[in-house]
Amino acid sequence: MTATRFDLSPQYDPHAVERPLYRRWVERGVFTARVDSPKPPYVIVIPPPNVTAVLHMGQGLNNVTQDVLIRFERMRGREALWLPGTDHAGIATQNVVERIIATEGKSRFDLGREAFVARVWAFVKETGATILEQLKVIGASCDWTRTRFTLDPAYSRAVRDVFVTLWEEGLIYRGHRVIHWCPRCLTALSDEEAESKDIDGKLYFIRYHVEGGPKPYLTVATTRPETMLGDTAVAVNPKDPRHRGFVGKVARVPIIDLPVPIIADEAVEPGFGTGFVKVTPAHDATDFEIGLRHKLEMPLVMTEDGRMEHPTRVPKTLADLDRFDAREKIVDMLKERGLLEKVEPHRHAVRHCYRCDTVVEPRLSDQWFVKMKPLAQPALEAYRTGAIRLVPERWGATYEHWMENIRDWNISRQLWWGHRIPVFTCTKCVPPRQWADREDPKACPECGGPVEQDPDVLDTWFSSWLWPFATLGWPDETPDLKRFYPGHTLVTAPEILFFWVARMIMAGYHFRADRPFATVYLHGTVRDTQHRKMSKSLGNGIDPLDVVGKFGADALRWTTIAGVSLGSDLILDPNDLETTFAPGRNFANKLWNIGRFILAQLPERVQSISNLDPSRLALADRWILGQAYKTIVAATEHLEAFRLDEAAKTCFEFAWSDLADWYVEAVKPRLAAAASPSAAAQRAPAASGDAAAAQAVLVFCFDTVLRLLHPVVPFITEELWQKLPGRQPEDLLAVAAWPTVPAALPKLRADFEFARVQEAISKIRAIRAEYRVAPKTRVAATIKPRTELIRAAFDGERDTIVRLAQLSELQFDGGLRGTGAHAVLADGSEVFVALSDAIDVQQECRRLSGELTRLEQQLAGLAAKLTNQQFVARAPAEVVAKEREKERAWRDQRQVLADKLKSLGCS
RNA sequence: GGGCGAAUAGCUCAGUUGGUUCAGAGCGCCUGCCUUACACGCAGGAAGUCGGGGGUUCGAAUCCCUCUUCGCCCACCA
Repeated sequence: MTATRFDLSPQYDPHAVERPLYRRWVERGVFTARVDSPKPPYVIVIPPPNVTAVLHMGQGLNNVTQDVLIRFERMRGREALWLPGTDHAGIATQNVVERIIATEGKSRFDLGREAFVARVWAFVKETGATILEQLKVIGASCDWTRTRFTLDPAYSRAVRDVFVTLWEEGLIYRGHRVIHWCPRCLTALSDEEAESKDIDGKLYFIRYHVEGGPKPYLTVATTRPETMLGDTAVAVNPKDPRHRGFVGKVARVPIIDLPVPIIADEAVEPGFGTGFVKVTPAHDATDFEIGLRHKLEMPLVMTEDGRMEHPTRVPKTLADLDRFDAREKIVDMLKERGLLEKVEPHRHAVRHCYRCDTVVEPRLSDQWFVKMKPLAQPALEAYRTGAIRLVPERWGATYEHWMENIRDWNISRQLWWGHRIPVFTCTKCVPPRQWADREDPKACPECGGPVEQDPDVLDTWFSSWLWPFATLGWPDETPDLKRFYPGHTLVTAPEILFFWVARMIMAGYHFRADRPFATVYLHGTVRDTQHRKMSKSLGNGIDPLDVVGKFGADALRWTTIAGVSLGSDLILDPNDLETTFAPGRNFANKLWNIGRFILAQLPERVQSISNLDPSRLALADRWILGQAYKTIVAATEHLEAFRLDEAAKTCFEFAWSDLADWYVEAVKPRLAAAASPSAAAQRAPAASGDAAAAQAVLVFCFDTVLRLLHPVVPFITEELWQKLPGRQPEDLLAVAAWPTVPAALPKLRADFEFARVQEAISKIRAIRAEYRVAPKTRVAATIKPRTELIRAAFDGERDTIVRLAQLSELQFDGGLRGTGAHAVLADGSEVFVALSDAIDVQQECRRLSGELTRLEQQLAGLAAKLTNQQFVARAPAEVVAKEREKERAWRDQRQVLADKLKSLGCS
């Protein structure tokens, strides 16, 4: 009696199941980590997306990866916490809102600071949760009860505490130096925020008149003629023999005819350009250093937004011109005066603002800095001792290099959106008293005078670097903090290794005296087929939600996991979503239909395989169980090693190639026989394997593979798993146990025999193609096993073979005549194929003995190596040990082969 | 200028410590099938001297050297 207990459509419809399932997971609280749970914790903190962000494929890859790991560990019995949230993203968010008010014809200065910040808050409150909602669509199993925002009051308190603590430790200082300045965002940037890009520029060779020198003029080479107006010296290398006579003389800056000294400084590279360098201390970091050494004047000749301006140095014709317009104009003026010697094309690195891509202007200013060396030391140590591991390892070198050469961090931003710097100045005290404070002071504690707060805000990364503990309630010793710090895995892109990851590690050790996580998994970048990074500006992006709409969330997840190996880039074709995402959709559909078939075959009650008498297992049963166990082991190992693609593919193969293509087809005759006993009675009785056993095995295998696949494709697996027999309404796959292999694994020993069955069937199927046999032709064939082993295998599988042969459009009648297959062709002629080849013992003997021979050769080679004194003496001990281990393994293998040959009766 | 990575079938990529199962997968292509789970499917098939060259080894897609091409990161030659 086959009760069709579920009426399922032939095609899986992701849209019908995804949202309701997600709601159930959330309602049942399966994503919520419990503080009082006895389970060992497993913690991932999300790389918080910008509040204004909308989901793109890069975040899709990032978050699906995290979700796979967190779901895996949750099923393995860990108290899994995936902590979500968003970043206020200072410049980025301020830019977005500024653009919006620009459409109203206003600037932030029109609104004023308070009103502008209120406006940003309103914007954030309105649209800020967009990306988090989108994460739910792709199935992210975040603990939404713990969602955080880097500008939450509690979080802000942590940021402020950190600032004041560093201040108290003397690690924060006011620096007067040349920093990266974005003339569009009107703020300072850190070194990391000013990205180098190679630009095809020009090198201008400009003559400066010299008074009383060996020659009447000298020539400097510069890529930025406009900075000439800020020159306060010309420098040469003291060791440069060509220009010795010039040092101490005076050069005249063209156009403004300003006298500047010619000085000697080691920083000048004699090999570059002419050996003469114009020195502009206020607009170049190197020149600033030279300026310090030679006590030069340091005039700024540009406004904050990059226009030329200086009371004496900028002539009227150039005043107020944008720096690039000024460059052209100055070049023209030099040409007119015959002072432009030549212009050469010159490719060089130019810093750009990482938020708006504007060319950064080096600018002398006062900023707050953090001394990084003391913080970097433990973070470097942690990596070297293995307390923190990078995956893939190759990033370790980059990390070490950055840490070793770390530079102080400019943390002040001339923005309004962000954490206001808690530095206060008394305007009454003399000298002015300045201090950092955890609370807003109402008056100067010294003199009771009025107090002013620093107008700037902190770098957005100055709050994100606290993410792993500030989200858990730090600086208070909350239960969450005690339980969920330190965390375990951080999943992110290498781009923010320095911005974020390295700094989190430093903060973790400095403020918690412990690592924030043990493993940093660095995944690749999402690119198009031309290997260009997907981006809005290039228009080569793929909208993950569009993909979910077309193919389902599982399809999106499948491609991002199965399509990318550890640490490599994910190449997707935005112009062909079908090719890119259909495999996942097709696989989900395959699972759906396997489920549909199995469910239709099941009686009310299905036995558990653990209660099944092993003697009731047919060859195919034993084989598929063996495959299932292998898959459990492989998938688990791969996930543990972050080989997510391998884990996914292993399960895919088991589900599709083993379970669906072979096993399901193989048990159909048995199931059919059980369904109609009268028909079965006419058949030869099966040697072993009854329908109930097949049902038990089917359920076990399907249940197992659904569990294994759940982290990757949670929706389809949950939907099907709940339909399996014996499920209670409250059962959820999301918190079901991860499969394990029984400690006492039953001896299945079916590989060899079933491989012979598969081989025989392939042989029969091949008849069609080879002889162009018309479909449905009846083929008579006899499989003539020559050993007991194979005979036993085939006797039990006669129905199976008939059935499987049918899949190639052949009517194979179980084999009665002759020793081969024989088919009647369309024209009435007959063909005959010797099927015995497929299972020919002699052939098998030849194959096996060939293998044995090769193995013997290998063993001989290895033995030679191992007896070679030089090798043993010089190779590292572990290599030698490994070779010995290999030798042992091969000897075992040799024994296995020999046994097989013996059992086949080969000579 | 330094460092790192990649190059395998038409496309996108696997291939873990060199060794039977290694030359693979998905898509695409060719042939035939609506076989009562699935045409988002089934069966069969074609297709690669593993970027070039050299080396180590009994044995190399895998290790070493070198060249070519592409990509990334870092760097104050203006």
